[in-house]
Amino acid sequence: MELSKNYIPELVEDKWSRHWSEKKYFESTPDSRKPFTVVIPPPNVTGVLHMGHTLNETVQDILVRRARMSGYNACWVPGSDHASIATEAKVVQMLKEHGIEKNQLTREAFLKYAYEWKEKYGNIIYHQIAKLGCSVDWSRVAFTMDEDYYKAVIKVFVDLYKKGWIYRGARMIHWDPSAKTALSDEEVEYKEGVGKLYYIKYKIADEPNSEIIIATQRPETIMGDTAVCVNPNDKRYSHLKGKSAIIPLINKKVPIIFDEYVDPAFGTGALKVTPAHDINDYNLGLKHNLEVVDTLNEDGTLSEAAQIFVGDDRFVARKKIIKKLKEEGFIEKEEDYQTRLGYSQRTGSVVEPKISTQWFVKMKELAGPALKTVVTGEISIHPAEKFMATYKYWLENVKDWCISRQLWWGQQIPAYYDQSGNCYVAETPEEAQKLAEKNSGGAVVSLTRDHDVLDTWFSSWLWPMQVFHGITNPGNHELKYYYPTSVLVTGQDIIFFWVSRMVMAGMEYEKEIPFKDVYFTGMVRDNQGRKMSKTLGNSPDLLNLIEKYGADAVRFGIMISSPAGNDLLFDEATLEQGRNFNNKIWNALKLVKMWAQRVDENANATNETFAIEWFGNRLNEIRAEVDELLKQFRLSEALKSIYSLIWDDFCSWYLEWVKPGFEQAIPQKVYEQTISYFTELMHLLHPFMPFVTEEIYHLLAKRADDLCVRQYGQIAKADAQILESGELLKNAITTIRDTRNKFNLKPKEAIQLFIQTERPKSYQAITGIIAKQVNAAEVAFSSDTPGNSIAVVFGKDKFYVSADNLVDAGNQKSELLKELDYLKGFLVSVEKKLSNERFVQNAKADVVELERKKKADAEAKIKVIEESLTSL
RNA sequence: GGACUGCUAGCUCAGUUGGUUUAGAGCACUACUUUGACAGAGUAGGGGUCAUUGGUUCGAAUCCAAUGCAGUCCA
Repeated sequence: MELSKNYIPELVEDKWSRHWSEKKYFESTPDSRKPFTVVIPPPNVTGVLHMGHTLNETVQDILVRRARMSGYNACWVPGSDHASIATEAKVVQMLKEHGIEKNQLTREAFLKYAYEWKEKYGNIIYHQIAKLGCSVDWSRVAFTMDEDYYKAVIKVFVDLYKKGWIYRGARMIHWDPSAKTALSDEEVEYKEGVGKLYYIKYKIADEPNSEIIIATQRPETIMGDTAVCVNPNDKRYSHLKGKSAIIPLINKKVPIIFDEYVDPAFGTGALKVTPAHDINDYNLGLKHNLEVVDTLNEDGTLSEAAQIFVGDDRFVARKKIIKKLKEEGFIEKEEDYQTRLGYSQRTGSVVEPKISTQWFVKMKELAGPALKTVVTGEISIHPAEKFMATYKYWLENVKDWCISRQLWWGQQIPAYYDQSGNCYVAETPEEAQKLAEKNSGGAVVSLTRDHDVLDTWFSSWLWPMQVFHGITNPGNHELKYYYPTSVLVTGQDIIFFWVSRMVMAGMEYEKEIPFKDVYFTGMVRDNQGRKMSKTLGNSPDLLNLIEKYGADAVRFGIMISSPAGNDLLFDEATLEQGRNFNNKIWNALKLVKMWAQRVDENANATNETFAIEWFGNRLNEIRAEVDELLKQFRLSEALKSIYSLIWDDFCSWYLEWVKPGFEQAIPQKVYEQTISYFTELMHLLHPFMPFVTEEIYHLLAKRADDLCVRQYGQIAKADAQILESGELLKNAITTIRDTRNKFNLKPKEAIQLFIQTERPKSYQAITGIIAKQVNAAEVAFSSDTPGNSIAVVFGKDKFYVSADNLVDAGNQKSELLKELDYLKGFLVSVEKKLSNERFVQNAKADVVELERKKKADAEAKIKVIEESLTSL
């Protein structure tokens, strides 16, 4: 069979995807093996996968594939998240583009559009996951709005309500005026910005010539003022006791109150109190029994209560009010002010504090057990030092969770109200009806269901349980087998939203942690360190990248530059490196396959014996290293080790050492051993680059099985002696090649090599390979100094290189002097240490011994160089 | 404002409880090499006062303190 010049991923990837799928390798059912369970962090159905997802999915696939090849029953559950606010916003936008307004539709009609949207984008996401080579169990795909999942969410709501952990009440919440819904504290992002502080004059009632000046950033809220407050210790204002101030423009009289809450140093020391639009003012209002005037509509425009500029957007109204205040002489001055504004995480709008009746979850009870799991180490966070503190801080200071959203896309809150406003919470309308009738003494009651839906995170916090139907079918055998899951891989940005809440839900409903390890990946940024975003246009399209470089190369590129927990600077150059790596492996395959026709059963291995022995040990050494690194979730380093093992040790050294001469035979044993090593390399690399490895596995030999399910064997201990000889061999070759380079010896010019050494045994097994690798016609041991040769110092040994056309342009001497210089400097530093009495006394014996050895070695080398110099 | 993390070669990072030849890797760079695996390559090479300053110690990239810079989270 003819192999193409370069590796072509598109001829390979779909073929193996199909084959794996036909064989159902990734479908899991409980059996006697130990489970290795991973649930995918469900991507939002709002769009397509970005590079952050790519990193996450790749990490999960590496762990899952590795586990599957290590005797575990691996189960990776895929799925997606309905993403309430974000998706509803997208669907509303899409409808608008088609000339349809949401409020023209019934709830049912709107949900039909939303489910269509979900079908479309959910499928794009699933297609991307498949293209990336993720070994997920498609028979288990789950969605947070699936019928059964919906039931689970409702069930949990009712249960927590019955336990008294869910309550309904009017509270100050964050309001998103563009999505027209409440948000939880976590959904608000604060950003710094420069605002203006306006100093506004309020007249004092009944004292025409007197006024008080307040400073505010939000002049458009003055109509909601219900008091002016000053500090009781502030002498500037003590004469205003019992007086009232008059709000400009609307001429409303409000009391002047006194409270130590006010900071006399800020602004003018006088504060306008707007209980409806500021959390601190709200608390102040409660204390002083103030009226609450809500001057904003739910869409952020001014309400009737504002009296003026009714219907104008808050930002438009602000401009108009400032203009009017100025015209009428109410503004004393304005100044720039460094401030922070809250933005909705999903829509980007500036959020408004607003008093609103919403549903909340009491968090204190749930947080306790969740905190304990991490403190006691039951759950391990990686990298721990970075995220433990964040996790703990949040749980220790957790506030109640606002879970109701004024939206349609989501699980509708199972609360029903009768005409008198009584509330009945039940899993079905029928049950609610029964409750209501019981309450009314049997009279017929007509109920309306709460219009609102639940926060998306109130559904996804059940994910690790409910993908196995653990809530709707408690204690079922799949849940028992797969739960707790093995590892959760996710972004650090959702540690509060999702990770900690899953722990709470798991501890509440299973009395068990949802996962043993949490691995946080960093954020993917562009190569200039900027966040990826649509507006910057620096977020590449995953499918394009796969088309251009192949899925394996994409996986390689993103993993090789991904230190655990650190942000990753994405650069297409690393994908190129991945593609080149594919190609390197491919070409190694071509080389080995070329030998197939030249196998000779009768030939004996000579030089190759050492090569085979060495590479076997090197392979074991790296296998053990990779094992250790993966245990610590150091995936990037593990990949680097394998990369170097294949490119450097296997291709650059081993294959060159066993390569037969032009048109010469290769001993059968050498050929077979090489195929076997190549197979093991593909085995080791497979979790990282599944397609190319599976392809080559099958091209190397006729197989009855597939690589993706081949099991790893025991790792034999590597022989340190042989590894050391391998290093000696590599160094000897490099040293002599370097010499050839420096003396301009052409590769085709053969040399004679003489080795002067006190340990000829160390060289015995490797002289044949040295000769081959440095094009030496002869390698001999000699205690004499051969004429017309270059002396090269190699440790305590000396190499003499001689050749026919040797021209020494003074190189040799300067090379030796350079070397001598270094060694003398080194010797001085060692001697300094050893002549320090306190060092000799205090340091550990083996450390001192080592220094002595360094000294002896350096002295011996210096002697060798000096001898060479005198003989020049 | 509070807290956390980081600062090592041009770039991205390793460097384990302080001592393994006066600091390592990958990429990038430089020179040489173009008809049998691979130029998407090979061979070799150059490149760092370990952010700064003090301290502890026989010994500090490593421990401590202060400063500077960058980033993240929280108010």
